[in-house]
Amino acid sequence: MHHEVLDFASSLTDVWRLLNEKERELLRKNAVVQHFKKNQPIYCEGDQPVDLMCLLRGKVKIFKEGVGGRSQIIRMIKPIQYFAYRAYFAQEKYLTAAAAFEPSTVCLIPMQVVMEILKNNFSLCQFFIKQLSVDLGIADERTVNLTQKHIRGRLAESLVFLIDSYGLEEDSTINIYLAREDLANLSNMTTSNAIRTLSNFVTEKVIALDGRKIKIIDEEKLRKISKLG
Amino acid sequence: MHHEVLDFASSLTDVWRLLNEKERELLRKNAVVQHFKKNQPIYCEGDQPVDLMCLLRGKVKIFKEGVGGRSQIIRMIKPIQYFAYRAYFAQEKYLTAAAAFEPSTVCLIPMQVVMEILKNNFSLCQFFIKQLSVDLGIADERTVNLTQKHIRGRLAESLVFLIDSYGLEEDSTINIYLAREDLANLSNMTTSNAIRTLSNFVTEKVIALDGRKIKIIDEEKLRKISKLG
DNA sequence: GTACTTTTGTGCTATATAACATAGCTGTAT
DNA sequence: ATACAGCTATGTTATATAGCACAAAAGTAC
Repeated sequence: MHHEVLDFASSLTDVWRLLNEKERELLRKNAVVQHFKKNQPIYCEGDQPVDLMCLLRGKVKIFKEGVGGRSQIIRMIKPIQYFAYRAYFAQEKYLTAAAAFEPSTVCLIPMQVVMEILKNNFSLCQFFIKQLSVDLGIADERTVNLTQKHIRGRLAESLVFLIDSYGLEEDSTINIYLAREDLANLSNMTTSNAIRTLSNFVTEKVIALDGRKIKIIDEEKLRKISKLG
Repeated sequence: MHHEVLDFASSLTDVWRLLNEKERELLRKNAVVQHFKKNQPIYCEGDQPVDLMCLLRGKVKIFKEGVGGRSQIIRMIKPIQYFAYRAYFAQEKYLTAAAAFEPSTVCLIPMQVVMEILKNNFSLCQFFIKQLSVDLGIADERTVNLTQKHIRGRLAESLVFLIDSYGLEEDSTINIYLAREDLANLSNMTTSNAIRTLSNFVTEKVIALDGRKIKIIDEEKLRKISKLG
């Protein structure tokens, strides 16, 4: 079972292509696959980072508890995406927490093993440098967007982000079902305001709602609202 | 002159220690030193990144223009700190802009040359991986702080940040003189509110003001205000 | 099926912060 | 010295958003 999943991953992820057979074998030997139930924590703020993680199946949120118990979703992970490595590289404890949004499968690889491979594999170094650089750019953008845009802009932006990350089904519903509260935590607003603003979008025929299903009616308008704040 | 400055840098920066003599020579041959006047732009949002920059003297702000013309200071650079490399590594254009806060000297090294060295120097790879990881952590913290803390907490946090970055003189004044507007842009608030909150801090005997000189009277209390939001 | 908890929805109120207006202050150039 | 530009300071008003209360709906357990 363990190896099946990893072989599945290997056909998809770019990382696998950067390794030689010996390195791959080292990973296979040390990788562990773990399943997480819906809402189960994967790691917590303050934990010592040990493993590089790769999400094989499901959806994961990276979040931070703020001052007033309010939590802020920092980023979301989709399958065949690596995460949880920042803290180890920075030689810090985790500053964020991670939890499964839906039943998820994660592959864990000891960071020590990763470091061992990194030493002699510039391509893999490059992979992490690029990944970190992209994420830092996203974080910078996000800082400005979350602080300067108004509620409508922030919610629209979150919806656009979800579309871009998880895609739309044939009937134009976003391929992830979030509680209103999570949507609020993603957009830096209260749950009430997320609900209110969503129903405004329904009135304006930008989206349609059916429980947690969000159907995109006018994507262009949504992107416009997101952009103009 | 050019070489003097670089040698000065070499005695201080950790990067230099990671290089062998050949690599150092390569840098020396390709590095250019450039001076910037107060408030002069160093690079702009949308520019194509070309050089790795190292601040040798002065102070630099990295900022982003938000939706309403309001600008947000993302981070500040102090001497012997490297910057401007994120966009190149991410293969993007600059998402931020940089400007000299005070007369500054910057050393520019073509990223192409840096990449050439990186290929065979794992220590330098590690340096960038760590730097990016630390910065990403700071950005994540910042996102939550700027969105969830109240004005007093945000301003106190900025002051603490300035103390930690630039230090205090013997008489406890912060070693950087910012316009109220810059302090506001650092703390995500309007200039009026930065002024108001500053004078509240004076009333509460947390700081004392003399023009742009900020004297720290009660650092503990300041850190407490910053922490509690 | 009934009870119970959680989530969603809506109206009202409170409040933090932006926006605006205006005046005093500081430094600089002539 | 005078004029001018930019920064600092402060009071007032407007407004976006949080907070709270409560009801309806949906999901869950027994």
